[in-house]
Amino acid sequence: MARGKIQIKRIENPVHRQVTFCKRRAGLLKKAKELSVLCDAEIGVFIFSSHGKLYELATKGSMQGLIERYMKCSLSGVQTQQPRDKQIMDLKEEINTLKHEIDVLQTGLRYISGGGAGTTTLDGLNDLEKHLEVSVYQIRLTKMDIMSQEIQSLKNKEGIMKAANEHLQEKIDEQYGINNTMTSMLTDIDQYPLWTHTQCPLTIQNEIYRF
Amino acid sequence: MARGKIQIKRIENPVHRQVTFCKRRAGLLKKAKELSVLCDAEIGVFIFSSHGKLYELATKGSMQGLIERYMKCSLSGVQTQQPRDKQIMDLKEEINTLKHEIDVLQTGLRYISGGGAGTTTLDGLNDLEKHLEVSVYQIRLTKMDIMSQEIQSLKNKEGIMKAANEHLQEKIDEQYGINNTMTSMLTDIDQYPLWTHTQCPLTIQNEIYRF
DNA sequence: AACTATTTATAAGA
DNA sequence: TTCTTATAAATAGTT
Repeated sequence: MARGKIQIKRIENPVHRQVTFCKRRAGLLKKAKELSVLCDAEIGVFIFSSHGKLYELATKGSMQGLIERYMKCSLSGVQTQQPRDKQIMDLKEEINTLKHEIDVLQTGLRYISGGGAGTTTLDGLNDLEKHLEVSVYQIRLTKMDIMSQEIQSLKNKEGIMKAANEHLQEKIDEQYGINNTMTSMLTDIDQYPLWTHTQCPLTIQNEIYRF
Repeated sequence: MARGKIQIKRIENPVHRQVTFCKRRAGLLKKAKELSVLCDAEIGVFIFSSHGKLYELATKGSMQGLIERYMKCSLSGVQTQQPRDKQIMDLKEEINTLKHEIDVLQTGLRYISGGGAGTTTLDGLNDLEKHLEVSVYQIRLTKMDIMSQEIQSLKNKEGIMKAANEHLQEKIDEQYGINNTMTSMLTDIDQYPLWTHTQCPLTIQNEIYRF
């Protein structure tokens, strides 16, 4: 986050990794403490370095107590005492759904990253093709959305701009009327395509004309 | 940390406290994930809100595994679990693992597809669209490839089949010549559209003619 | 939920 | 390591 953006992936240089580990570990624990104090939350953090060393933090009491509380909480789920079997079935179903999702993602990733070297069955390719077509369709919808928003915004700006230009034209006319000179210049402001603020040859100080 | 510095002490306004809790909780978990990836560390975080709700994160595997590791590391006592609860815990762990895997895959897919950035800008969407279109195009090429290979293969089979049929015809003719009977039958094998092996009225025992 | 003006965290360099 | 500093990221207050 400084002197250059970094990708969030394993740092290969061991020295660099160690330095970053120290810094970010300190940062993480600091943030955890702050959150605990600010929001009256009970927080446990443990960090095993890649070399196996343990760093821990437990706000409000001991890590033991926190772990016990964690056990109770994560077992009871959403307080609704479902029959255990139902709960287990549900969890297994969720696992299957997730596995299927992983399958799709893996296939897509393999295909795209391999430049097409992944799946080799016609059915697989058909599935993938459909999947990607849907993605493209969704992307186009989103693009349309963004573009129509932009068009609306530009239309609004155009309206404001026109009003501003007319107002300026009036001022100029007035000024020239007083000075009674150079009346032949800039008689028609509409000869200019539609000035943007920065392109406008007359600098506008008033914030009203800012966009 | 923005629009004004704050003191690190309990936020008394409950609404404000809740908002800050949400924001900082998300920030803390993000930082934990980043540290884990960057420095190859195994991290567990659990947060109990002031109202008792649990939020947790376990990088690389399950919270259960992390807690066990923690227990070993800190040389403390061990908890006891009922078998049913253990099973549910295990399933939840598996779900966490799978979710983590999905996270990784999605990140990878996003990285490869979009070149890294998010998908909320028009440029980003255009890039993504192009990328996916290229992928669809490649998929279609591959499909064409597979199909034309199949066609070629079928044509080859057709050729071999024809030769086989002709050879058989010769044998039959020869046989009929010796027997000197039924010479009027099957004089022209080409009157049959093109027999496949299984459709051929003459059963071929020799493996040479199998495809 | 979004949006910014700021603060904070931190990557790279010394 | 620790310090510095330019820059990225987080986020407090606001809309």
